Parts: sequence; C-alpha cells; structure tokens
Amino acid sequence: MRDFQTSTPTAAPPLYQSVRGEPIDQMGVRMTFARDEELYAQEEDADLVYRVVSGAVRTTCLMSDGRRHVGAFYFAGEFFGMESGDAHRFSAEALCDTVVTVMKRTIAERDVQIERLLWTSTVQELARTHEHLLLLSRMTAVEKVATFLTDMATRQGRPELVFLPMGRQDIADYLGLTIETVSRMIGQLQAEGFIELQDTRHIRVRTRGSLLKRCA
Amino acid sequence: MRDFQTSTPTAAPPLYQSVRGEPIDQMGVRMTFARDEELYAQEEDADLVYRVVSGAVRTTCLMSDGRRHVGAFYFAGEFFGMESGDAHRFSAEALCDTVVTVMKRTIAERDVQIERLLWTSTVQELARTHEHLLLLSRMTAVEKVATFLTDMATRQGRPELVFLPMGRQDIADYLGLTIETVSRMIGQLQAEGFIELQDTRHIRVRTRGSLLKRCA
DNA sequence: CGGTCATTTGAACTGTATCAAAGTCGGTGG
DNA sequence: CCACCGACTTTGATACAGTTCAAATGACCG
Repeated sequence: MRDFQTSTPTAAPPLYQSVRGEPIDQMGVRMTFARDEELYAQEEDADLVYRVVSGAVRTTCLMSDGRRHVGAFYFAGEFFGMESGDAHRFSAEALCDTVVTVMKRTIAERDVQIERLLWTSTVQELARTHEHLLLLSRMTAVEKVATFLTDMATRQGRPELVFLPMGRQDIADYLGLTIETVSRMIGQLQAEGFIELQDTRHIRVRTRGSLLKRCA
Repeated sequence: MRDFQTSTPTAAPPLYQSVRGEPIDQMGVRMTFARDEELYAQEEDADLVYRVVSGAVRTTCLMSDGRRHVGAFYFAGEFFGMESGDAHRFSAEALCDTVVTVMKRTIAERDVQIERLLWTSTVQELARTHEHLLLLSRMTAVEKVATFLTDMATRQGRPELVFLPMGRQDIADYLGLTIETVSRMIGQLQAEGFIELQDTRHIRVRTRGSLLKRCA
C-alpha cells in the first residue's frame, strides 16, 4: 500500500482559486484515515463534502439481506459525498491510509467558485455513474473486468501499469460479480495476453488498444 | 396511450417562482413531440435542459454492438438533459405524445432560483441513478421487476394502479433483462397474487406491502 | 376479418454463482 | 532468516438463473 501515490499531477485537476484567495485544494479541514476506517456512514447526515488529497476511498451500500454494493472509488483530487439529499445513501471508507479535506456544504455554497466546482463534480459523478450503469446492465463478466482495469489505468494517469488499492471483493461488489468470477476473468485476460500480473495488485497492460476492444 | 396523464397535481412538484416573476413551469420554449420522436440524440451538444410538462420520456444509450440500455424514464414535472458535460451520453425519446419546456442551460444558470432547482434535480437524479445501480448489480429478476413496478406506482402518485407508458422492451433494457424474462416475472408476480393485469399496460397492485418485500 | 406488431409461453442452452479445496502472500515470532 | 499463521486469491466441479431460439397467442388497426 505504501507505494500508492495518486497525487500525481496527471490525476489531479488544476488548482482553483476561491474568492477568498485560498487554493481550493487546501480549503476545509484536513483529516487522515487509516485503512478500512469509515469516513461517514450510510444514513448519516450529509452536510459535508469531501475531497481526496492522497490515498483512495470507496463508497459502499449494504442491503438489508447482507448483499453488498460498491458505488464508486475515488482518487486524489476527486470530490465525493454530495451523492444524496440530506442523508448519505452510501458509507465511505478509506482503501488505504488516506488524507481528505472536509468542508461544510453550506459554506461551499456560499462561495461561487466552489459551488461551480461542486456542480461540475456532481455532473461528472453523474456521468461516471451512468457509465457504471451501462457496465452493470449490458456487459459480460470479461467486459466488466476489462473496462474496470482500463478505467483505473486512465484515472491513475499511467495507462500501462495499474495499481489496485482495493481487494478482489471490492472489485466484485463494484462490478456486480462474485470474487471468483473476477479472479477467473483476470486469469482469462492474462491467458489471452492482454494483461500481465506482477502481483495480485499490480497489473501491466500489454496492449491497451486490444483491451479496450474487450470493453464493448 | 391516450389516457396517460401524468400532469396530475400529485406527480408534479409545487410551482416555483423565478426572480423574473414567471412560474418556472412555464419558462423556456414549449415543444411537443409525438410517440417515439427524438428530443435529442446521443453525442449531440448538451446546452439545453428539459422539463416534462405532460407525457413521458425515456433516455437510451446504444452500444457499438447494438446492445441497448435505457437510462431512465421521466414524467411530468421532472427535469432531464443535464446528465453530461458538453455532449449528451444518452438520447431522449418521447414514450407517448409529450409536451416539454426547453431552456438554454446558460440562461438557467443566470437565474439563481432556477439554478438551485437544477441543482436539486441533478442531485435527485444522481440519487435515483444510484438506486438503479443497486438494482442492476444486486437484484434478481423478480426483485428488479417488483421494484420497477412499485417505483412507477409511486411516481405516478397512485400506488394501486400502475400505467406503463413504455413497452416490455424498454422495461427490459432498463432493468438489464430480456423481454422474455420481464414477461415471465410479471407472470410470476401475478401467479403469486401480488399484482393483477388489467391489460398489458395497466397493472393493479394487490398488496403493496408484500410487493415491496420482493424489492429486497 | 386479415395483417402486423407486441407479448407470452415453451424447451434447451450457457454464463455466472455456488460450494469446496488448494495455493499464495505478507506479516509475526521463534 | 526461516517456519508458521491467517487472510486473500485462485482453481475446480456442479447447479441454477436468466438467456436464447422458436412458436403460439393476443391486441390493434385498416
């Protein structure tokens, strides 16, 4: 986990200057969370917005019968937490040691610059969620895994070497598959020569073009 | 199709007054679309926001290999079209004869009242999309159909009698199932006594409580 | 009525889940 | 430094939900 630095310039959006003169990256309260620590819980009041400074976060949703769903993963520079009206529909946990900045939503809304940024992030989030929807409803298991890997690679800004800060169970719950199927599909992609596993969490993408083709 | 009036007071949110004194319901250009007519296309510039006045709209996404995905259905009073950054990721079509109001997004953003409303709608949309995500990733076929029916019933404000302005294929593509499975699950719910079909598009919900239990 | 399109029903197939077991890795203590 | 432990991951065999293909039924409309 130690080598995971998503705070690379490629991954983070440019700095924005708020009207108060503070760079938005440094606004709000800075908080640190350990691996698997909870940032907020399902059903909790959603009056704060978050931004990843370094590390990674997952949002999860537990159904009454114990089925688990992972809503999204967030990396350095990305906003999250505005997914709901008043109460969080998801809980958020750190995937590894993670630093975030937290801001009261009402304060954010008082600053035109920040509000714009929040709006953009929310629309972006919506777009990503729609992609996710498409993935879940209309893709086969291999396609899901291939899409996931290329998405991770892209967001980490390094298209050839992907690092996965999350375990197989998280991936499975994100893709709507079982852990076994995820494992098998990664195996299959490797057998077909699209990827190469350095270890379970570091994957080298051999032929990005071809892998993309498996994404439908 | 003739009897479908979603412009009932129960379905539509209260009127809002914009700073310019116009009720927001009547703002923008009024347009009428016939059944299956396209409001906007995938990849088209997304500089307009829409609101259903009467009728119903579906958004669809076509994958390269022909697989089809229905993103959402919209009824009277609901906003749509702000799902993306610059270009629409979905196309929008009228499910039946439909009236909408169209507004330039830039104009909407100049009016604080409208902008707030748009924000609320977008966040609501995001929440609904997350529900949809959960449905697609972690529900069985029966659960999907049961959830769909209760959702439709709720949004139409009549929990006992659901009217479906869309065909089975649309439902299937919305739920990530095939048309045959949708049909079978509706049949099953009927056999189990949860619902009763008046005709293919009018469904009476017998025991809402029990039907909800099938929604996980 | 007859034709077209949408929906339902039936039978066989398949992708993914489930259940079970064997590896693999990273950390810990001797 | 090595041996062991526990958690995570991979692999294998079987089961089943949902798909696919095919045909029948039903609804709508001239």
